[in-house]
Amino acid sequence: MHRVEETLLAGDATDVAPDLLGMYLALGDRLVQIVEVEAYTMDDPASHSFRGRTPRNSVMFGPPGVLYVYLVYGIHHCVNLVTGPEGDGQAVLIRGGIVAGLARTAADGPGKLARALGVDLSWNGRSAAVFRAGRAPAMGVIATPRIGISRAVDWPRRWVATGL
DNA sequence: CAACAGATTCTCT
DNA sequence: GAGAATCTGTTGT
Repeated sequence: MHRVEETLLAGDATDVAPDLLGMYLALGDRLVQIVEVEAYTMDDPASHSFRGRTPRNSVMFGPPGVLYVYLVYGIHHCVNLVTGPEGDGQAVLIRGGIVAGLARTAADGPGKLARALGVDLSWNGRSAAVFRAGRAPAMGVIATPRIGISRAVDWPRRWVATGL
């Protein structure tokens, strides 16, 4: 298992997102294998960066490899990984994963994943550590329709890993 | 300053 | 399948 270079995260979110599947994210003392992701870019009406830079989404316009954490519905936190060239407003939402030592259902949604990892708003802007282990032979990748949003729902920007 | 929609999840039905 | 919990950024008065 070795750390992923930051240059790898500087690619477009739509390219980086599926590549992140099967990789590991080290947050604090927890390790999570990424199973479900979704890419968000400035041209996406469902993206926080769509209407330009605001105090909340400013991290999305910073350098790649940084965490963008926000609160949705006043209750749940969502964890994103900033990607793309600095200033491009791109990020990959980590929608689901497998947390070492926890049940597989503990992080099977964006909000649940943040909770399982103990991530809250104070993590916004911190740089993330992404690791890659040997490729899982049985892993497959499928693209699926987006859910939980109301705009541009059909855009093929959500990916799920199978066989993990 | 007030109103409102929202990258969700859980609890019923 | 529908509704509540709960708060922030954005937009309109």
